[in-house]
Amino acid sequence: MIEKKKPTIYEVARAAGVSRQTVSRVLNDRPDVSSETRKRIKEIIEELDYQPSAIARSLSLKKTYTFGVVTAGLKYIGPSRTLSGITREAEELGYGLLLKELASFSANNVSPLLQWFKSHHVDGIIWAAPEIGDNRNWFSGLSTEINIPIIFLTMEKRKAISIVAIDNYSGGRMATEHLLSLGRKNIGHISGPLDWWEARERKRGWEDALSAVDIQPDDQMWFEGNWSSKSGKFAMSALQKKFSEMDAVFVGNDQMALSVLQTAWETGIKVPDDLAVIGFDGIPEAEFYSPPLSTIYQNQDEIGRTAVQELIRLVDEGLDDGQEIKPRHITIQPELIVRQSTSIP
Amino acid sequence: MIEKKKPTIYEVARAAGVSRQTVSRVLNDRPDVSSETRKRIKEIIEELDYQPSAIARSLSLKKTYTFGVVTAGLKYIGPSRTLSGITREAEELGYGLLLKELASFSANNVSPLLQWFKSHHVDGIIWAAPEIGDNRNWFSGLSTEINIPIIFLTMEKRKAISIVAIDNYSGGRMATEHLLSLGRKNIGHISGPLDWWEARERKRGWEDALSAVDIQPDDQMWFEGNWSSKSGKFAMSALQKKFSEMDAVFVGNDQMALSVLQTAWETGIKVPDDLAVIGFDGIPEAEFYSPPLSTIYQNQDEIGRTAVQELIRLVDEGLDDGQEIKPRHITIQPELIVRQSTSIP
DNA sequence: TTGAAAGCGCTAACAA
DNA sequence: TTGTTAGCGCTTTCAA
Repeated sequence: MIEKKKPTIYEVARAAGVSRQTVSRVLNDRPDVSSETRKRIKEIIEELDYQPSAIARSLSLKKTYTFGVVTAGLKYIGPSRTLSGITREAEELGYGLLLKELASFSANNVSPLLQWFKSHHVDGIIWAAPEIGDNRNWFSGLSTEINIPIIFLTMEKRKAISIVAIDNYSGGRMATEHLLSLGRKNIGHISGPLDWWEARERKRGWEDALSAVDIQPDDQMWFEGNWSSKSGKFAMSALQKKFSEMDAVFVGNDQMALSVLQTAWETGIKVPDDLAVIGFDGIPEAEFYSPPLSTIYQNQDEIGRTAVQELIRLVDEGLDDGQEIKPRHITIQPELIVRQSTSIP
Repeated sequence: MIEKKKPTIYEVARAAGVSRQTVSRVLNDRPDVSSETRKRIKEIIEELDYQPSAIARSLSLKKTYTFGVVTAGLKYIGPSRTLSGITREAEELGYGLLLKELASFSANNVSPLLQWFKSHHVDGIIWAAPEIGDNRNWFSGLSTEINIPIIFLTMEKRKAISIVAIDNYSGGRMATEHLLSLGRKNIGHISGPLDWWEARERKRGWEDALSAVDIQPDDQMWFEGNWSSKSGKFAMSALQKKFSEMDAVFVGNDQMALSVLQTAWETGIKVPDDLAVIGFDGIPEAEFYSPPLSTIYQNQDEIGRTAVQELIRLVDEGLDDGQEIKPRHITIQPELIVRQSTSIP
């Protein structure tokens, strides 16, 4: 292999018969270069196929134009939709992305991860892994100590922390109120794993919607799943046993709703006549379930994009070292999508 | 905000009363440091919460321990499963990942992307975007010129290029042969978009399996989709019209198969009695379709992991500058999963 | 408008 | 075993 060595700024300078700073000025579009010299240098750059080294520049600039992204459960649908929003927006706004995936959802010792990002001088961090159990304890101390702007996705509000989140609570309420509007009285719920904040919020929405019309949500009316279709299957049959009057069910996500429909199909339960079903997430496939599934759509792509924008704001504010950076909580509303699983034609 | 400046190697050295070099030796676990000094330095490092700068180190080492990853269509299921494999393996093997998502699947001008990776001195590149149309033309010239090891996922074999791919052709054959083994004679196909190499391969598998038993696959027996459930819906009804004898269908992916099942459900076609259906991909949800879907499982996670391993091999080989790096083609076999949609209980 | 000098934080090569 | 010197490729003073 021919060792075609990369030219450096020095080679360019020499070829153009100028100093390195002059080349540097051209690279950074500074005004103080005569247009002749500028032109000549540009030609040489072209000719040599010169690429400035981002690494060297970062070292001297102390800015990398790179964000660290922490994700988890990429093999599931949700997280990667968010990631997609992040990559798109970062690209448009001129930032690169260093990606790390948590080994498990509830990975607890994030300190090495943060250190890694720190040693790579990322300008900011996007924490796109879900909030589970106490896997957020760390930041109480660390996040200020780490001294890098950081934005969290979809977590419970805490002051001093910037957050972009879907309003899961109101999504849960919307779903349940929609079922109520159908005239159903016995509305069950299959929740996600309750150590997830999102799952708790959706469930709380269900509870409050029922309480609001004087129905007492009690323990025989719901069952806990783990987001997977498999768990939905199990939850559904458990629920059928302990809550046999159930005539509608709000399922914590679309994947679990899929297997609820399968169970109905296998056991001859008519949807929506005998049982109205609504999911959560709004994955594209839900429209093609049998029957088409009503659901609460959450725009994960927008979450990702907003997170990038907010982070850039944080970074830029941090630069005018004058004032404190003020954290923001941004909430995005989900939308109800009505399909055949909750509407009698 | 208190400007807690990051300590550098110099601060550590001074605090320990040694030279920077000695600290560097400790950092890199070199043997030539007395155990006393080593211990003292380690304590200081701890005390100061010193983190070596990966950037500075990269600059001097000319190695970043970072790979560039190019993906596309992250919001779909497949690509992110592969990405997950990549992140996991890279983490375990001590590499960081710079992620870029192509704006569109068939994005054609990849040159800026490659330049960007180059300027960031990535040690290698994983091209995890699908091969579509002529979106691979570029590398014929560039890939050697770019002078960075690069490995491609799921693309047609070409010499001088390292590739890790699922055997889509044989997957297509397996699916079709399975339908034949059921005694079906009129086997249709809903393909993916035929500018995708993967879609063509699967279709070719279907054709060859039919030809092998003297059935002539002709144009009325298949229809082209675009991977989405929506397109599957359309393709199915088109196929029903032009191929009314169809008693089995091999669908190019599980998403499209989902809507094929929906159509059957809506129109009273019994699956598998009237129509046997098999998909491709093996997404976890397929088991919970109505009825459970037979499919060809491709282990995308393994693709990702293998790619990382291979790339590291390429990088390491490139280091012993002596010999040419020999590209490898690694093929992973998919597996048949039989469920109710092709088996009469 | 241009250049010289110094430095970003680290490591390799050599000397002591 | 340790320190000195030089340099990775770039940018920022400051002078000319």
